[in-house]
Formats: sequence, C-alpha cells, structure tokens
Amino acid sequence: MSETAVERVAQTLREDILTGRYRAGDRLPSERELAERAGVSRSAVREGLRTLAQLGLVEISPSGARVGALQNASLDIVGHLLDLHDVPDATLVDQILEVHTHLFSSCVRMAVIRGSDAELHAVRAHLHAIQHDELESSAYLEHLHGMVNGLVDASGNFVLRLLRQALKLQFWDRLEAQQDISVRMPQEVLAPLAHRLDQALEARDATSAAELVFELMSDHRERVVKLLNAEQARQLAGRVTSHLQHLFDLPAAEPGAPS
Amino acid sequence: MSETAVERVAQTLREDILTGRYRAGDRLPSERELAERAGVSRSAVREGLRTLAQLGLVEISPSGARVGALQNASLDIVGHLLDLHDVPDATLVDQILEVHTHLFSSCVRMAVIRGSDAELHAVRAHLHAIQHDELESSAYLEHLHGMVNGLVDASGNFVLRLLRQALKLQFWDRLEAQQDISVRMPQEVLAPLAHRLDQALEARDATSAAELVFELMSDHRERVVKLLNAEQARQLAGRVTSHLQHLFDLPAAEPGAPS
DNA sequence: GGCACGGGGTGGTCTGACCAGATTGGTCGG
DNA sequence: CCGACCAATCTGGTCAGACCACCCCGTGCC
Repeated sequence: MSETAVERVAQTLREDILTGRYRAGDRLPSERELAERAGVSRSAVREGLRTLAQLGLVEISPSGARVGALQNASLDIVGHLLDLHDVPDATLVDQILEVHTHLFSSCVRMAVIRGSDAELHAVRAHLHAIQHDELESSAYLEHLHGMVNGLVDASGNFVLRLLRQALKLQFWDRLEAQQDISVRMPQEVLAPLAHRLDQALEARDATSAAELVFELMSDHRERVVKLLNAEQARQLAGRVTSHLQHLFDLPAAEPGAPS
Repeated sequence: MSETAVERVAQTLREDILTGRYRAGDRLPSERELAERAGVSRSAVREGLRTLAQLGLVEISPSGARVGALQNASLDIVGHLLDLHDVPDATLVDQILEVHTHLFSSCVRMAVIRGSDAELHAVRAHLHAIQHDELESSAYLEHLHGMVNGLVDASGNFVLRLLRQALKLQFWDRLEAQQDISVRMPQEVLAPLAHRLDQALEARDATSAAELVFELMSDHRERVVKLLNAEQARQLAGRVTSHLQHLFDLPAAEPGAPS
C-alpha cells in the first residue's frame, strides 16, 4: 500500500522466485503481461525487473526474462530470504552465523597482526564497555557493533568491510528488530572470554584472539539458533523442517555448454 | 556503443562514483538533467539509477538521489572496481584474495567435518586431476573450480555458496580473461601440498586440511599480487600507488543522527 | 522433407504528460 | 532585524502510448 508501485512488483516477483514458485530456468511472463496482472504500467515492471536482475534473480535477454539459479544470485538475497517468513529460517541463520564466525575470527587475526596500536585500543575500549552489565540493550549493541567495526578497520581490508556491512545490514539489523530474539549473552559466559580476549589483543597474540572470538561467536550462534528453532517449532506446531529446504539440497549439476 | 542505453548511463555514473568523482553524500543531478546530458530518455536514466541503488551506490529519496558511502555498498561492487582500470588494482586484488584464503580455509574445515564420503571423494578426484601437468589451461581451471565447488557443496552452507559464486563471477572469471596474468602454480610447489591435502582429506583431518589450503592459497595470492604489481608498475612507469586509494583510508566517522 | 519467409511477440527506448511531496526563496508580520 | 508563512518550482513516481530491432516459430513454398 504505502510502498511504491515498482517496489510492490519487485517484492512480489522476488518472493515468487525465492520461495520456489518460479524455478530456475523458467521464463517469466512478458513485461506487458506482468504489468497488466499487477495493474501497473510497463515502466514500473521494467524498473522492478532491473532490481531483480541486479540481484541475480532473473536474467533479462532480448527474448524474455528467465529466472536464474539462486546459488548464482547476489549475496544480497540473504536479507530477502530472511524476510520471507515471520520468524527467520533457523537453518539459514545458522549458516549465516557460521560464515560470520569463521570470517571474523580471521578478521581478528588480521587486525591483531596489522592493526595500529590506536585501532586496537579503540577495539579494546568497546570490549571493556560491553562487559558492563547495567548497559541498556541499545548501548550494548552499539558497543558490540563498534568493536566489530573497529576490528574491520584495523584489518585494513576493504572487501572484509563490504562483507561485514552486508551481513550487518541484512542480518543483524533485521534480527535486532525482533526483540523476542535475545542476542545478548549472559555476563558469566561473556566476562571470562572477554577478559582473555582483551589480554590477547594487548599482547597481540593473533592465534589466541582468533580462537577466543571463534569460541565467543560459536556460543552466540548456538544460542540464537536454539532460540529460533524453539520459536519456529512453536509457530509451526512442531514442524521443524526448513521453509527453505529447496535451497539446501541442490543438484549442482551444471555442465558447460550444451553440445 | 553496442551496449544498451541504460547500461551506458549506469556505467558512466557507476564509474564516476567508484572513482570518487562524486563523493559520498553528494546530491546527484536530477533525472531530467542526467537524461539530457546523456542524450537519453528519463526512463533510461531511471532504470540505470535503479541498478545503482540496488548496488548500494546511490540512495534515491523523494527529494533527489544521493551518493552512498562505498563501504556500505553491496559486495557486488568489487567486480566493477576491478573493471575501472586496464590492470586490476593490486591492493584490491590482494584484499580479495586474503578474504578468499581465510574463507575457503574455513570452508575446507566444514567440508571435512560434515561432508559425505561421496562429496569428499569428488573433491579428491578434482585434486588428483589438477596435478597432471599436461593439462590444458582450461581443463586445469575447470578442475580447480570443480574442486572448490565440491568443497562448498560438502560444507553444505548456502551462504558460503553465495559468497563463492560472487567471488568467482566477479573476480576469477575476470582475472582469467586476462591471459597475461598467469594464475597457474608451478607443479613443484603444488604437488607436495596437494599430496598432503589429499591425505588430510582422506583421513578427515580438518585442521591439517584447512592449514594446507591456507598455505596453498596464500602462496597463490603472493604470486598473483607480485605479478599485478609488476604489471601495474610497468604501465604506470613506476607509480605504484593504488588507483583506489580513496577506498582504503576511510575516516569511518559516521555518528548517528545530526543534532 | 527442407528451407525461406513472414508475422506476432519480446525487450529497448522515447515522448509527453500528470501527480504528490520536498525545496526554496521571497514576502509579510512581528 | 528576524522569524513565520506561503507560493512557485523542482524532484521523483507513475502512467499511456507509440516505435524499433530482434528473435522465435509456424506456415507455406519448393
């Protein structure tokens, strides 16, 4: 309603593709037909299709638009996948967090090895702040994200920064918007790890720091996934299968050019 | 020339933004003015802007389009950054490969821990094939990519697959199109590492496998960057500064809302 | 049966128009 | 002199309708 017409078109098609209603390789209806169906002009449809094409969800060719394989789409579809259902798909979240864990464990390694003293000091300041239990949730998150941003800064890797930002925008901000999913770790778990991490940062012990972050994020991941699974099970009355099953079992058969 | 009008518009604006001609926060000219300048219709400009907005390069608001911060853009801009100059920016390539190295080292760990015997066997088959020196370059690359794809399959992580695909499409395919950049490792370096990796995969020794892949990819990374630096230095008559310097030294100062 | 030829359908582009909301600049009242 | 208000103007959002080049497919001719 409130959205713009092209957003409506894009969202409808996007959901149809992401949920598997259109399957990879299918030919989309023509722009004229889509326009008529949605009750909008062809320009609106075209702009919507453009965004989907940029996401890698459709491929527009002079003979018509075809649905692309989800596995070849942009990383940016992750956010839209999470939006498909009221409660984010637990399996997908688990996989996001897994990548996140490994990636930022490596990030810490780079930061410790290459970061300047000032950068590491800024990270440690955020780390100290996090351990204050009285913090409001918003301040807690602010310091948490500040610390990660600081680590990415210290790593000096622009690609890593893009990845961090993509994951933050698509994942964290979405998850934090749902208050029923508490992502805050209990202090008795956080404190000892944080303390050791602080020491590792001070001593510039890259391996220890990376392992500690890995541990920390793995624990966090377990908590989030457990909570999501419970939530999902409640909503679906026990059905725990992933909504997005079609993503995970892929034939992956993709020969080169047909003879 | 041969391109479509909206692609021309998008490319022009994209390059202007990526090279820093437009800086973050700047307001773009109005659609009507852009259309007049480029000699195309407003519809073409609008579609071009849509793609840039989807890339996170511009933010379109009812009052006008503003340039976004590059660090908040989609990961998909990496490919366009590489396209900016004849020879890809060595610093950027180095950072891409660094992320790549860490990511797929972790990927191997997941694959070894969770992959099925069949999946690991497929990976090893590609690994064996790579070691045949007589292979043509295309077959070599096919097996190399087949192996990585197999690892991603074995890891069972969809997000990882998206990342792999994004990096492959944006980075590898581009680099391999430039024959002057030999990305093939000498057999005397590859063979011993590959042999040990094969053993680690067979024994399902995750840590060893991850370390070996890390080593392998680090070596590869060094070679590529060294080659690119040389190439860049030749073309620029000794000037080795990165074209994309504006990406790497960021103030990163981004407070919340202005008072 | 094979091949050339249309015709209908597709995306790509343009024109010109209207709307609602934001911006802006000037005017008027304090 | 300053602030509030208001109207002209500009912006993006949308639409209808038209034309083009191209591709695909079916028909009919050879």
